[in-house]
Amino acid sequence: MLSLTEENYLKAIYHLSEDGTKSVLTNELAEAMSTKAASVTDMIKKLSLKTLITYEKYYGVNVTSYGKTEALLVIRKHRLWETFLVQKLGFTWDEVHEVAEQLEHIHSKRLIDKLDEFLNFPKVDPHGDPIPDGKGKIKAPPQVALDQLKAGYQGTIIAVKDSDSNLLKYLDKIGAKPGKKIKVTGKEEYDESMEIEIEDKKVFLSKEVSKNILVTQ
Amino acid sequence: MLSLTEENYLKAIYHLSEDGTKSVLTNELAEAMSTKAASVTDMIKKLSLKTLITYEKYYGVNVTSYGKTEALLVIRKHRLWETFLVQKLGFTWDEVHEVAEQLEHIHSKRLIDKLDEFLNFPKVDPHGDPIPDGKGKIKAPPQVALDQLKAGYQGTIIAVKDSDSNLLKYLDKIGAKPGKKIKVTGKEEYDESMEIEIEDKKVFLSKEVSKNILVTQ
DNA sequence: ATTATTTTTTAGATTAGTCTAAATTTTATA
DNA sequence: TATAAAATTTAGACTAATCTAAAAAATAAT
Repeated sequence: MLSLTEENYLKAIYHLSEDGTKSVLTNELAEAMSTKAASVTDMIKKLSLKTLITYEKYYGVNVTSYGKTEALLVIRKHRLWETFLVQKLGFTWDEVHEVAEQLEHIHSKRLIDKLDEFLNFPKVDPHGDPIPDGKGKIKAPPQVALDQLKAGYQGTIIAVKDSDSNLLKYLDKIGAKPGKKIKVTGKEEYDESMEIEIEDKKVFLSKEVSKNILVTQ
Repeated sequence: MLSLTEENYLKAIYHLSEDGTKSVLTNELAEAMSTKAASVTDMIKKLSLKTLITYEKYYGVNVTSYGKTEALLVIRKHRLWETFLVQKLGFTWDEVHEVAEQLEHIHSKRLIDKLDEFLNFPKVDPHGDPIPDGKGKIKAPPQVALDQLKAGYQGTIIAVKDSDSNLLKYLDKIGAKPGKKIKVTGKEEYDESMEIEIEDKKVFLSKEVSKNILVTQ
């Protein structure tokens, strides 16, 4: 069984590797985990030994398919708990992250299965992110970050990348929730800011914000 | 903030001291925590320094009123989570203990307040034990262990002491749940076993079992 | 009231996870 | 392509929680 710390490292590696599609460098991981490179090197060795990742000295880390499954099972728990907190306990979507970070480490398959059932087998969490199944499999709908698109694009918000509370509060204010229709009405080449239309309201978005909004392709 | 281990020791001390009314010896605590006396001595020093307990070398440990409050706040979380698992997720009362042992260490006042509200501010958990309030205060109804009583006694089951899964399954089978009326119809002096009546059924109980059933006085 | 037994504490070691500082390797630059 | 800069790893040390073995104190027994 993985320790709490191992689970957190593995999850971070999975996310930084963009769902296991690219390798992750020591310093990136140190940054993400708010720790030092030396500590990361140590943990990388441990996770390697457990065959959750592969590791070539000085060249970074890749998740194995076993590691991917384990990471997705933690992510499944995280997203189910977030859904519970919002739907059943009345949390707002910007409040749930920290608590879910703790709850995701509770070890009990039965608990998670029961929770899934209690929530009526939700497909996505409150941020629109897909919830992996009990075997650590995920079906991701085709999606792009909003900042990749040009003026004229129309589509629907699928999810929000960052879980920063201030970003989420801001998105709440402008009405940018998963499921909402969106149109790019203008884009400034210089700073890549854009003007969008959402529920007939015009809003300006910096690239900082638009890169965190995932939309249909 | 207390570590998970500190919380577990404190809770064990609180229970062994019978809610803070008597002192606890090193070996008792080692037994309860499934650890060695030497480890207990170390932890006792830590908890002493944090003024959660007082400690006189070779003579045992007493909880301070601060320690009592902290212990009761952990117990509050444990009992609220047990209630959630049974009432909302459909666990049986013999399945909840281990999972609640993990959930009780989640740190979030907001979470516990919301959970309390979601469960409609329950007064007792599925075993009949009272749930402390958000300030770590508890109102215990007057109660005795069943083995203390003699033939002729009549009353109501309030709670069950042990959380052992086999005991709970057995009690389930004979219908001994909190709230049920009970009558002692006979008692054997030699081994202190007794015959009781519960829902018009006669059942034999060894002292082993009867000492774990708490009833009205 | 000594001696034996039990309980508790101390001393020293171990593991997981972290750190700083130094050494090594890779990458960038002149 | 030699050298400077940046990234990474190694070495050694620290803390929390644990352990075993030995020492010390309290209790029980002769």
